[in-house]
Parts: sequence; structure tokens; C-alpha cells
Amino acid sequence: MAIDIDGPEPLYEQIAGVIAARIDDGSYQPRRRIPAEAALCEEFEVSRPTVRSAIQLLNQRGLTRTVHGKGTYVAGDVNGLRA
Amino acid sequence: MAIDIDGPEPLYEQIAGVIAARIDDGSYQPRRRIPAEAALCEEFEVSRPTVRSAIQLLNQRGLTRTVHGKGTYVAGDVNGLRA
DNA sequence: CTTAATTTGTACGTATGTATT
DNA sequence: GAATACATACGTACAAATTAA
Repeated sequence: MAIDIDGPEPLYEQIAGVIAARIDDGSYQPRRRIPAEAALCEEFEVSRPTVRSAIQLLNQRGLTRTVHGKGTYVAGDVNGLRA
Repeated sequence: MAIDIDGPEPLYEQIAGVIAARIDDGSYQPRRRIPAEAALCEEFEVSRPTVRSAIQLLNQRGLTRTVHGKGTYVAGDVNGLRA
């Protein structure tokens, strides 16, 4: 799954999609931390605000949870209702 | 209600609070447009990203609704469930 | 229909503050 | 105190939707 800089879908949505897919397929496991914002910036070659927008989407959708000073964690359940 | 640049509460939260208060007291009426982002930037003397963060909060809370190319509108109901 | 003006959307880069380890 | 990581905020540029001329 690559990022299409020219496509109609915003970068932050595409990135959120890639991360969501990794959660789905187990690359990023429940209750574990996903890579730091800086690392995601490097991987996707985008700015930090763009990575943060992607993470914000994931948090809103309940797939992840961000903790100040620690990191962003994959939600710890299958139903998206509990930690 | 003034903005406290030094207080612990983020600017965007303070601004969202001021706008919410204006919705409450009727200064901004249901289904009517609130001032454009640029106007709010001038009034509160903050950057556009900060104003947008404030509006995003209001949208998330259901107090307003933003339409691309048009503006941000006060929710048209009392229950926050319909437009 | 084309153009311009207004307004919101996306994205960049940067600086500084705060929380955790 | 230092290193790591997220939070807030600035300024800027250009794209896209809406409306009016």
C-alpha cells in the first residue's frame, strides 16, 4: 500500500488507512505502541502535522489512543469500546 | 471573556469557549454563519491553525457545522442531533 | 461560460512547551 | 539533568468549493 501524492484522497487519510491496515493485519498489535510521529514522518515522507492529522483520525475512530509523552497505542480490544 | 495567553488552557480551547458562550447567549444564532476564520484570527489575534482547532472542537461537540467554501454554521437545533 | 472574490481544506516547515522515561 | 515523544502555536502557500460579477 503506497501513498499517492497526486490522488484525490488527502495524504493524512491515506496514511491513516495504511496504519489501520497494519492494525487489521496484526503488524501493529493491540495495546502496543505504534512508531513515533517522527518515525512515521520519515517513512511516509510527510511533515509532522500531516502525521498528526492521520493519528487524530485513528484516535477519533477508536483504533488508537495517544498518551502525552509516551506514544500512540493500538486499542486493546476487538470491539473498539474498551482499553 | 478574554483570552489568557499565559494561562494553562490552550488558546484554541479558550477561543472555542468564547464562541460557545456566544452561541449560548444568542450572539451567534442557530443556523446562522459565524464569522470567517480570517475574521476570528483578527479578533483573537491568533493564527488560522489555532482558530481552526477551536472550530474543530466546536464541530466535534456538535455546536457547529463547517461547510467547505461556505463557512461554519451554528447547529440548527437544541438537541444537537439534526441540522 | 469565464472570471474573480470569499471561505474552507490540505500541507509544509519551524519553534517552544509539557509529559514520560 | 538528559533523551524521547507528544502538544500547542506560529506563519505560509496553494487547492477546492461556493457565490457573485
